[in-house]
Amino acid sequence: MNIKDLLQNSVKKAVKQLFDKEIETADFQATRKEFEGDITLVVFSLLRYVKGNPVQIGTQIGDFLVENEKLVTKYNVVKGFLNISIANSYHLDEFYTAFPSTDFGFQKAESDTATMVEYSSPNTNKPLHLGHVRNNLLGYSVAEIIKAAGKKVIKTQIINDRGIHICKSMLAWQRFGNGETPESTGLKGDKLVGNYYVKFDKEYKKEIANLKDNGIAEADAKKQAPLLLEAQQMLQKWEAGDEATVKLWSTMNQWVYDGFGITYKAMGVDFDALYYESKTYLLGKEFVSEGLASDVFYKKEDGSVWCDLTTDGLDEKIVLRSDGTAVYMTQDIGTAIQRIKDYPNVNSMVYTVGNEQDYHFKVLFLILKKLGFEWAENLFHLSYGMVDLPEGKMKSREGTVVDADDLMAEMTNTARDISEELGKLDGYSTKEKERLYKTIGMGALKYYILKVDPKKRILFDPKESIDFNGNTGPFIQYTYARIQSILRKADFDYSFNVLDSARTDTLKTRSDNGNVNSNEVKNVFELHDKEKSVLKQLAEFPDAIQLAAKNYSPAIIANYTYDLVKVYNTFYQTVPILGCEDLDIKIFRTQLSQKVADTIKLAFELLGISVPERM
RNA sequence: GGAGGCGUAGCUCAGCUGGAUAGAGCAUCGCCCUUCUAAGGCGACGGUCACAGGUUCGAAUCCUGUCGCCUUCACCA
Repeated sequence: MNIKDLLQNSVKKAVKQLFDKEIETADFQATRKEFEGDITLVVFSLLRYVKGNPVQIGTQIGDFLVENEKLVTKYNVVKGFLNISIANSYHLDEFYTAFPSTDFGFQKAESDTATMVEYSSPNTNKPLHLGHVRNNLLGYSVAEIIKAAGKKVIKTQIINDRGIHICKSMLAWQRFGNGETPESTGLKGDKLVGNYYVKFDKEYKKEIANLKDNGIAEADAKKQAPLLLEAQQMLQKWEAGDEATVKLWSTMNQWVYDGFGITYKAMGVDFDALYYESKTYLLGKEFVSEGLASDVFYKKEDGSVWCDLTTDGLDEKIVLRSDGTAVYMTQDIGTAIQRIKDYPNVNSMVYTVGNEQDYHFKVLFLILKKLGFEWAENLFHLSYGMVDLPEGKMKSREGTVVDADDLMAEMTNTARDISEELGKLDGYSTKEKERLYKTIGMGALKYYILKVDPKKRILFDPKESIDFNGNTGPFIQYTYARIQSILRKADFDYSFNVLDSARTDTLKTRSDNGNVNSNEVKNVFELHDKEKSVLKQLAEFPDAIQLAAKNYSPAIIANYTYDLVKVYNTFYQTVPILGCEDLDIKIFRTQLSQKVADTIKLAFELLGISVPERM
């Protein structure tokens, strides 16, 4: 049982007996390190129920706890804060009973209901860039966190595989491509297609310039440029199912999927279900008709269909064009409904999409509610801030993007440079080394992105490389590797509970202070301050997972792990572990180290980061 | 103009449902490898929590207003 819950009850009892008052909850917080104690009751918060001097009240409650709660050894009161010391036996007991499982803090899914987490959702006309990297890492990590918190998860994406932007790259390839393929050029498919998307824009701009030279106004030139007209025709042909167009479309899309596959693999993300816009927009149209029938939507004279959200404080929103074709909203309505049809156990959905689309999702969720879907109550837009460069926003068309593949390769290179300089990898084969460089490089990248609160904007300066020291992925990986080194060197059996009776003799001689009743709290042994801080930080892992799930925030896991590693490093630097003379303490410290390593590994799995045995 | 987000040390960020003297890392300057990996540890320096009011025993946190940056309000996605 959690220490807070335990004390919660005791404090309630105390207030009842001492002051004859019922309280709902007592406020606890971790004791600040400059005071003695493990956990602190904020007495101020009780003043609502009990009138009086907070110091006096605190003292009375403190006395009561020491007398009636076996785990409380002593207390002190500073202003309105009651600092409570908890018996070492409690910390140790928890260590041996609650922590041993290899999935400590993870909750098993108790029901079959699932959450669908959507992320990535790229357009199929250009390669993935740094913005997608943040999206993918966030979505993947949040999915893992929700799973760990005890709910089933289905990871998915919507692939934006149709529309004018796709036709642009198709047309440019047809026109200027000379039959190039990924095989013939050795280029990744998404890169090849992306090049033609850029090529289109270049040629299109040339045409506009020409038209302007011939005296046509810019706005008109943009609409009249032959390339654009041709792309629009191509879209119409595609929608009409023209065989050659559809064939080109599927060939080029396949190139892109193959390219994305490589990038996703390198990034370490995956999906359980894929949705394609080209397949769901029709269902969206169906429900627009239904919404029309049930008066959720209305039709204007020109035939376009709208949803009036002015009574909800929003604007009117178009859901179908006057020519009957679908808009973005149409397909999102269709996709959502399709997903619930396919997965009846899904009762909530998370959309990982940038914050520039906040309004879109507000409207989407509202429309789905108006259409009468119960699950529409449980939709969440995991909105994250943009990743900007020093010179501003990334623009694919203008080629000012940080390419995902390039970035990952660069991180690996940096890891290689640092590792080679340190030269600690004697005995590793080239293959093992390369694997390790990837682990470290990706660890640095992922941690760098995930440690910041999702809703905050990230400014990324390509010239200033991502750090490998301090609050970083490699710092935490390094601690893991050091612990593994200790465990490899530990040539004694550390698999048993040092508190077991077989060893009580040794332990008795080192029993804790006289406040503890040895009949009730046996097997007490003195804990070093640093050991205790590590134990306390370990015990908070389950709460961190729940909090991270509640807030959809991998940053909470990242920061938890950083704090854990910091207290462990202090411990590591302060006390000997393998060099410890007392066998019991040596065993305990080894076990404690192992548990820290296990927890780092679990926490990093939630972030999609792997840990190395050496580095 | 309407709506939303952000603003904490020179830089990058923590700060959970309001709680004690606002914390880390980087950078700068000192220490610590004949103990288990120095990608580490210890210390120093560094703050008007954008600003002004309000609520409260108590505000970086909640409310209101002002300023600054960003996003959005398309028959684009």
